[in-house]
Amino acid sequence: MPKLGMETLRRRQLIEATIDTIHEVGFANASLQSIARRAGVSPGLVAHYFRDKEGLLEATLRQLSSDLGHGAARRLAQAASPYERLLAVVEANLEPSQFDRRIATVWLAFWGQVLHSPRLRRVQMVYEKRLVSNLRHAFRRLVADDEAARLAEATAALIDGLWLRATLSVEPSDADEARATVRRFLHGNLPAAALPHGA
Amino acid sequence: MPKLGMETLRRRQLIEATIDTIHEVGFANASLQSIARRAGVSPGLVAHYFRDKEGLLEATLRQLSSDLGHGAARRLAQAASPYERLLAVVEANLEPSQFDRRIATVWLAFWGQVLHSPRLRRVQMVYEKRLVSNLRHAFRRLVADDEAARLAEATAALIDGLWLRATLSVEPSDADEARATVRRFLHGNLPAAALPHGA
Amino acid sequence: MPKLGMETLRRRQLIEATIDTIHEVGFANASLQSIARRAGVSPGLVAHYFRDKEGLLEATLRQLSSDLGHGAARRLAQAASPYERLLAVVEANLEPSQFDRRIATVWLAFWGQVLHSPRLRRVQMVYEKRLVSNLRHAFRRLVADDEAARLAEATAALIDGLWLRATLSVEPSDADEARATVRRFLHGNLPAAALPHGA
Amino acid sequence: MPKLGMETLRRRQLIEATIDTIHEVGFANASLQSIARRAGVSPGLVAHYFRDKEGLLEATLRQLSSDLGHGAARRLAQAASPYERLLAVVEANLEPSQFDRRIATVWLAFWGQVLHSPRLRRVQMVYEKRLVSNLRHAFRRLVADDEAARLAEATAALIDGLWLRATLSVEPSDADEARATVRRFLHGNLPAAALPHGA
DNA sequence: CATGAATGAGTTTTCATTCAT
DNA sequence: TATGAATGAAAACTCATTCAT
Repeated sequence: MPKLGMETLRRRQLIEATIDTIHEVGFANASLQSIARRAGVSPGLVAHYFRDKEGLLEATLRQLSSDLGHGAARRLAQAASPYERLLAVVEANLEPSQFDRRIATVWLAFWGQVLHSPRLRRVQMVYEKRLVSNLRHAFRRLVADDEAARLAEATAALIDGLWLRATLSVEPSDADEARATVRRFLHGNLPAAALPHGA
Repeated sequence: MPKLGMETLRRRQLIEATIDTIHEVGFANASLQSIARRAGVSPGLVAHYFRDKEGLLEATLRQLSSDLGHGAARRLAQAASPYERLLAVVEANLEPSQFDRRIATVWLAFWGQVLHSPRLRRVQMVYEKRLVSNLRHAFRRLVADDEAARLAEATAALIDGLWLRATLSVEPSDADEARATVRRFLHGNLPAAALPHGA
Repeated sequence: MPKLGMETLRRRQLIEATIDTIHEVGFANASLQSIARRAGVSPGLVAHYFRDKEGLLEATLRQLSSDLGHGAARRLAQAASPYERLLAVVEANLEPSQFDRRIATVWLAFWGQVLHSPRLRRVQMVYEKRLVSNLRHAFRRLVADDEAARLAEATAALIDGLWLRATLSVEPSDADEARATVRRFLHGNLPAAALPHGA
Repeated sequence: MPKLGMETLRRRQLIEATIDTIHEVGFANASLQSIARRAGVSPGLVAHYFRDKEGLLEATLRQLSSDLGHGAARRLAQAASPYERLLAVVEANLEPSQFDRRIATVWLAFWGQVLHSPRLRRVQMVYEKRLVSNLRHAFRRLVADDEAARLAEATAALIDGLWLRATLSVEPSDADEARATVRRFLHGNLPAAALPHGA
């Protein structure tokens, strides 16, 4: 009998190697050989676990997306008020790890590819929809439905835009500042009663 | 009207073909042969005008960036007040042509590559800096310097985020709505005196 | 009925899977992995029973050849006259099962390989020699030796040619017609005394 | 301006190299690299002229088929009677060059592949139909239509079978003997009036 | 100025085989 | 016996680049 539990281990190894490789050389230059070399396995093994390169890329994007989703879910579970739910979403999407260049550059690389790969597209849409839907649900408890929809879209755009500009910038990113910007936006657009006391 | 030299004509042809090709097959699949075929010239010609593939890509990104810059400059020249200058920047960056998929998908593809190509990087930074600096200049006439800096960053992020989400979305983009969102943001963050009468 | 040992069972499984696979995807695309998958075993098992791929292919061709040989032997055992012996050979080689595409396409695929694999070659030669030698023996009882040799070669060629053209044709094969053609040939080339009464 | 007339030359070179390579190592082992090496060009050039490997193989089979077809056409043009037309077809298909191992083994290799490649199939069918249709036309001038059809099929099978057995055999092939066998078959199945005087 | 032939490295993918379990 | 993980070589194919014409 062959070694057990290899599958999970190998899949992780390869996904991590994919992230590292894309981070270092970019999407277009991330060859299977370079990824396999970094993972310390032979290139043929990719086929064994992911069928082909696109399978590996899809799994990698899925990993990034689910890491982000879990962060948000964890924070949402602890939120006691609609406002805290909003903050939970903001903080999950703008937490320091999301500004970590290793992760951020890979997200960005995928965004450039997503429009041309149906499989990646599907994964990306989950992220996109989830962000705005989380926000909209929270807003609905605080303002009228149409206003909630507008605010959700605007907040999502602000979050993504802050993240994007920070990632594209040469200067080191400041997650705190980004979150403060979104908080200011929320405070300017929510009724006072919705805000925490003393805010 | 001056007759265009062969050089200018060919360069345009190839840049347009590059945009079309990246739009259709994505950055990773845009080969010089496919670009040349679409431009109706031989692949060898690219070397003549752009030295190599990266030269053509750089020129293409430069084209996109300068088209956008000219739109902003034109609008800024007609702006009569700081508020109108803000609107000018917003409108230039969110005008319908920027939501046109042919252009938008190519911008996005470049963003994914920019971090891994110094030459593309340099071009991209011009766009990034220009947007926030245009905004900051206008804000400075209306609010204190540190608030102007904050607002400029937030507005730039909102603009980029709205554009990004619209481009990544499957639903048709609505430039008007995006601009209205930014206007609402401005109205909520500027002193009443800065806004046009009756707004 | 003797219980089949595991070995015999597995070997049969794998040979049948080889036939099915070559039939469906052709010789060049019949990989060990696809064969093993179809047989429901792991690819490593092939080495156990056949040492390597060529061993499996050789065993498969041997199987095809011996099936055909047994059919001929059975019919020959029941033949009461030289003419009936001729018919037995003809009928064995042109019986409907030999026109069955599953078998026929695999025979054909092997013929294309036989010249380049000594091991396959050896198996193939058994078939080739057996056919003509069976025919020659029967003819010798009916005509002079040199005529018997000529007739045996011609009959063998006619049999193989009819089978080949039927297999390569798109139209459904008709075993009866093929056999009638050979019978007509025999009747035209044998002395009347050799033929059954009333033929 | 690039060199002219390269296309025809290169295509020939590559087709000849394909024939030689298949002849020597078999269909399954004829890699593009080995073919290109033999042709003295780089492997990438195959794509330039034939798009992909199947394109080269198809062109090669087409070449074999058309060489054979031209031989038949030339002989048919000189045939003065239906009987001579029959002989023309027989001789074209069984002329010594068709028994040349370099050509014969390649034909055989293709036959093994033809059932699994639609493109090769189409080319092969031209050969198959042409042979029997040439024969049938000639037979129709000599015997009744249904008998002509039967004889054409049988003669075609005899031709292919003789060629096949000679090609598969280890012994050196004798084209003359093969043709004599077919002639005997014709003589045995045609009315005396159809045969040349003194035959 | 422009072609397109040609290269050769590089990419993904496939595969027979080996081997620890 | 049997598995399936893993390898490493080889396959087809793609592509940026060069160059003679």
